[in-house]
Amino acid sequence: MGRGKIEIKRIENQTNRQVTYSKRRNGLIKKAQELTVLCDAKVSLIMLSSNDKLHEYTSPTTTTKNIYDEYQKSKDTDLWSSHFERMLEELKTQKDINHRLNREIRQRLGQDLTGVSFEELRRLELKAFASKEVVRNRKNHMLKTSAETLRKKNKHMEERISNLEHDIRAKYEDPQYGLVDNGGDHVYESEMALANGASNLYAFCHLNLHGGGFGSQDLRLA
Amino acid sequence: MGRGKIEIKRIENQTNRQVTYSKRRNGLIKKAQELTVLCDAKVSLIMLSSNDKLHEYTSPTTTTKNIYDEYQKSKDTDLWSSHFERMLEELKTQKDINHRLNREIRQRLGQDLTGVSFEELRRLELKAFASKEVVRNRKNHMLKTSAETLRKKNKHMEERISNLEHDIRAKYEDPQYGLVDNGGDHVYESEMALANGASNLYAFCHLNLHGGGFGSQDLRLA
DNA sequence: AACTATTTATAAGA
DNA sequence: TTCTTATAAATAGTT
Repeated sequence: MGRGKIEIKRIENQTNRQVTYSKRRNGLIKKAQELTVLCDAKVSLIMLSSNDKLHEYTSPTTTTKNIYDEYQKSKDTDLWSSHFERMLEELKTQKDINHRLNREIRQRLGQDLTGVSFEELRRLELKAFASKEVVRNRKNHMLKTSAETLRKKNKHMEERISNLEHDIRAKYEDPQYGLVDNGGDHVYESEMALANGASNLYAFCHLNLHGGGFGSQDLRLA
Repeated sequence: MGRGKIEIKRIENQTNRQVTYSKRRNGLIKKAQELTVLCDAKVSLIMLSSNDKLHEYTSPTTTTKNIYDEYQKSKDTDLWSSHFERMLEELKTQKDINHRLNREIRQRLGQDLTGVSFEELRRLELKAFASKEVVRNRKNHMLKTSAETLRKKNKHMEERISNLEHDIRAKYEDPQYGLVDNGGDHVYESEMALANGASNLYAFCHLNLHGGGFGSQDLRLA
């Protein structure tokens, strides 16, 4: 739909690509808007250009987070779990390669030693070692990083938990916060208190994220 | 772009709306694909029809999670924070309505009592009370739920932390796991161990989510 | 950024 | 749903 027909393949000219991106991005956003209005749909559209500029459209009836929640619900899978599973997949692939190389070496060493020159043998061995190294380094790095981060995080979380516990206890004990049911005549005051306490509850929101079992539903207004 | 021009407004006929949704949804996905290929872009498109059917397109070069990470990075805001802020907004709105109603009552009571029938007065009062109730209930429910969930979660997390600590300590102390640098000749064994220990590290992933400061980068393979 | 000749998307009808 | 087709809309190449 233009002066000429184009093939759908990467535009190699950088300037041209940028221009086309800009034009089509707007087209896409317009279409998304129209879909939203015409069909009463909810849409989340996020685009990253090849130079990592981000543009988005989210239908006004919803939020990005909302759509993200729906997405996870519909997929019945946590985006993070699939992330981790991909890491395991990658590791498994490396392991298989490693396996194959080891078997190759064993075979050569065992049954065809006469047919292999010393040099060739040495090369094979080096190759196998390098492969092992790659796997080992990856694995070690991952476990080390995990362990270190975990220790930091534990400390961090413990502090946060005790702060929050203290905070929540205060809220429970202070009738000003309206948690103790007093017949409900402190609407204004407690709301102000809530607004002032926002940063603490905000911290709670962070903690509550994907902590297993307790989903986002917990915090929705009933 | 069809037999006739249409106004961009909600299609009231349900069947028609569904048909249009289906057609335009496909159009949008096609355009998103073309943008991906032509411009080497990354795209995440999630659509929810008015009857909550979900359709999506994600460019093959990336994952939905990835794009949402980028989104959060670029917005320099946590999706959850905006969620919470929206809740505060809503509460504020309720508070304002409440305020206005209260003032209306005060005025009526004070300066125009004669012009108001008893019945009318009673209706106003009830209306104001109901409004107050709504705000109060929402707030109470929110705080109570928060507090309860937090307590449950604390317990949950403490257990998990101690499990993980134990786990990681074991990994550190057991040379089989390759964390202690022994020259790297236990590739197979330690990988098996990793695979078997997946569920624990998986749990770690969950804990590590948005817990403040330690992002997803931590776990990526180097 | 604009301008158009074309291609594409799609509204309505079958 | 799927197809057809007249027409509206998007956009590739150009200025």
